[in-house]
Amino acid sequence: MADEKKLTSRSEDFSAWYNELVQRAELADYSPTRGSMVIRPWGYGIWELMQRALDDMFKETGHENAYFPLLIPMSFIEREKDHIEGFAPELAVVTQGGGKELEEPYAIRPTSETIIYSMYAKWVQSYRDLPVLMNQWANVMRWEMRTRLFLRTAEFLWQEGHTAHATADEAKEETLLILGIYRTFMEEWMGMPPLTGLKTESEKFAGAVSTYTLEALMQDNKALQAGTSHFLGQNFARQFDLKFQSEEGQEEYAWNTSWGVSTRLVGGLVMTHGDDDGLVLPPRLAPAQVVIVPILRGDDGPVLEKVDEVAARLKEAGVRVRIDARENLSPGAKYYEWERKGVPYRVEIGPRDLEKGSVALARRLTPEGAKRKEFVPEDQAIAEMPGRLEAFQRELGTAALARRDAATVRGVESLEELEEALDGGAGFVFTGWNGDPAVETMVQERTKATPRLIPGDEFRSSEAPTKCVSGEGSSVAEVAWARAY
RNA sequence: CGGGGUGUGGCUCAGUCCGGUAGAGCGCUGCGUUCGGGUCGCAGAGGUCCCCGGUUCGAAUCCGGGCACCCCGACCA
Repeated sequence: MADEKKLTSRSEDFSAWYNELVQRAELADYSPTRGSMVIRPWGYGIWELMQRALDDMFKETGHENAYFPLLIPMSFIEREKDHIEGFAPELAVVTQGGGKELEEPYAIRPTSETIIYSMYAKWVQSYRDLPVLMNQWANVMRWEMRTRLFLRTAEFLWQEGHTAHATADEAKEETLLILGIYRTFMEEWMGMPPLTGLKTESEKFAGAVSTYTLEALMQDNKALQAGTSHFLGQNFARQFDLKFQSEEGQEEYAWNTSWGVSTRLVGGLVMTHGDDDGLVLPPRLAPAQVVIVPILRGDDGPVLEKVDEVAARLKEAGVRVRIDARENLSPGAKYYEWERKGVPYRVEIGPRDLEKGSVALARRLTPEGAKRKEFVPEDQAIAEMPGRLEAFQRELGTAALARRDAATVRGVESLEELEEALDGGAGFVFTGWNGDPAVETMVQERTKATPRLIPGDEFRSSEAPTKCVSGEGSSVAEVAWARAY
């Protein structure tokens, strides 16, 4: 049997590596409920840090949290035609309550546009009531045929923002504001730089006028849709009678947006930074940024005292610290465990350090050519820790960006070339597109790649493509293709 | 829903072909030892062998039926 202590390597089997890592880093586990997972404290701790960062950004831009029901009357879901068409196959429906058949079945929310805009309709009368800027943190359910921990489960956690505006322009602006917030979060907190842009018609949200997406590249060069922000136009407002009286006294339908990111981001984090030893956490999202391992022998009192003192001083410096003083494990066993869990820095304190007034520092990722451990005077280690964590954070983001750019191929002009690039290990491949959905199908059938997005200004190629990748017709939009999760 | 595979201590699995007292490693508990990269020793706990039926003196093993899960494909935050 293979060495059970080691993970399957990424190069050997990326998918097995991911599954093993998620379980062995104690992020999540399979549950008795088919398709649903248990998020364990270490994984939930990461999610909580994500929530906090995002929630702060939403609040700073004027959004408030609220909570709407888990169960949505079926008739609501059915009201918007594209919406029900898109979601029907993945609905879970409650037909009984209190032992009796219900008069009207309820859908377990796959998303909450319908129930939320029906309530907005009640609350909004005048342009003075707009905009409405709400967000909810909630669980949703989409019945999936095949599930993977964090990446696709039947039930998942997310936030869904829902806004209503007096004008189309204002709603569009909101959609882009959120896109920017998501991007900042992914870059600066997760160190996972996404491409941003528009979804094609066939890939957009069921019921939206347009969908902006953030697509990140994983280490296996597959793309992950990491977040979406939708301009809903008046589609839902019309169906739910969300009207207001304008400044001019006209009755008008409001303009909506909705946007969300989910616990899928945790999976993205794993696949962006993890290595063959386990998880690697960007410090800003690490439930513990530093773990302190005491080296015990004989008279442990002074060592443990020093450990407590160093922990207190690090906390004071704003560092999240955990002490691992378990007696039944050797220090080495603890090192492996915390490395598997992705803690950015480890501090070791033993009798020798007490004598010298130093501590041993080990970084989760050792720079090329550097020693695995450095012995640093205690005061210096504490003083430097916040800066070291920041540097680690930046390094992860820079490396991820470099990987993405190295895996990006532009200017591809034919199907052959596209297929060749993808098979040659490319991530995102940019081509021209004539706007015909048939080309999307053709490309997917041939290469397994889908159009991830029509790149926004910043990600467009410097020279706009002229030909469609299909060889038929001229290009009306550039598309970034990738095989995706 | 098609194609393939697997169900045996908590986990990973051997045993099944060829029926005869249910095993190993890891983990767990206790005691001791060790502790600067997965300590070591001794003692111990832990099993409806997926379920139902059949064959047999006797079934984890053979036969019939069912269920569950995993992998690969068609749908997807």
